[in-house]
Amino acid sequence: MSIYAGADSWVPRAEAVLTRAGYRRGGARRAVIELLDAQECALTAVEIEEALRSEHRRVSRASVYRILDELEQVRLVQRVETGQTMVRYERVCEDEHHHHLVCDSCGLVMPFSDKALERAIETLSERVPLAVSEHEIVLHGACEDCAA
Amino acid sequence: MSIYAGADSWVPRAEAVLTRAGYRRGGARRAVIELLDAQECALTAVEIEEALRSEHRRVSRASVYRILDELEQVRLVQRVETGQTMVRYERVCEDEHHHHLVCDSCGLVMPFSDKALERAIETLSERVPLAVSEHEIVLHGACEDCAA
DNA sequence: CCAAGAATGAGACTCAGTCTTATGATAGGT
DNA sequence: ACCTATCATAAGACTGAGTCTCATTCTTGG
Repeated sequence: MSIYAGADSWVPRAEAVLTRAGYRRGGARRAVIELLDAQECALTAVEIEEALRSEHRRVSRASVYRILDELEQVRLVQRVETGQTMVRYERVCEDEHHHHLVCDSCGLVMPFSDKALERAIETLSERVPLAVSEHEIVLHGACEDCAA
Repeated sequence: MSIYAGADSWVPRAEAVLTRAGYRRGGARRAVIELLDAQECALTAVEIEEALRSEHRRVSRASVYRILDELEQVRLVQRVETGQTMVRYERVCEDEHHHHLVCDSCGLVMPFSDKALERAIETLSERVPLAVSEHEIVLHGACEDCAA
């Protein structure tokens, strides 16, 4: 989370989107939103629960999952399937679309982005028997430490 | 499974690869291999267990998972993460690389392939801080029936 | 044919994710 | 500012995909 976070950062946008969608406010959702905003990359639901507990803002497991579902519905959060048993979640920023590299050896997850890849997917989406709404690419392999 | 299945089909190749890797033969693994060879697209472990039971070749759950892991180790099978709670598995054919479209409304899974996309990923794999071993792309959206 | 040890089955077990229900908080109407 | 309908949350029981253990069965090299 930027220390200069202003009206255009993710937290206020999230609040606005939720209000517009008819949600009321609540402490648990607020805590989850602020935590997600402070992350560099995707977290699992369990990691979120533990992180909040460790900063004395305990949120029940059911609430974590419900809140993540709600945020996903309104496209404030996206799921990341890393093939690591637990699904990961991260905030969606309109100006910062990225995908993920997963090290199958140590579990490290890193973001990446590539314009040629985006173009290929856009073109492809037109020619396929599916109204594509989401795409999410995960490349598996060995990170620099593990490959060495 | 082609009715003309010959020495170059997937089943014999699988047997050869497994033998070379030091595995013995066994009825359960044989049953799983033959079932996977007969599929058009990816199955879940539970679907595999049920399909085998319905054709009177009951294989225990532990064996299904162990066998799928073994087959994945030697690259005879690949996991497909569709974001549908259960992981899917399908045979890997050297000459038939494809990806998947998932309908988030009805759960339909369809294969597709695209050369421009493959090229983009190949190029990209060179420039990324990961020794890429696998890539698996899932596009989410609404299928023609559900979009209508 | 005979071990040595791999393959399998059966079922207990784990734990991420879901569901239920009682309680607490929010916001529009007064 | 208060009321109250109703949404948000906590707590914890519950579900089920996937794992683990271990006794038994099958393969295969010698």
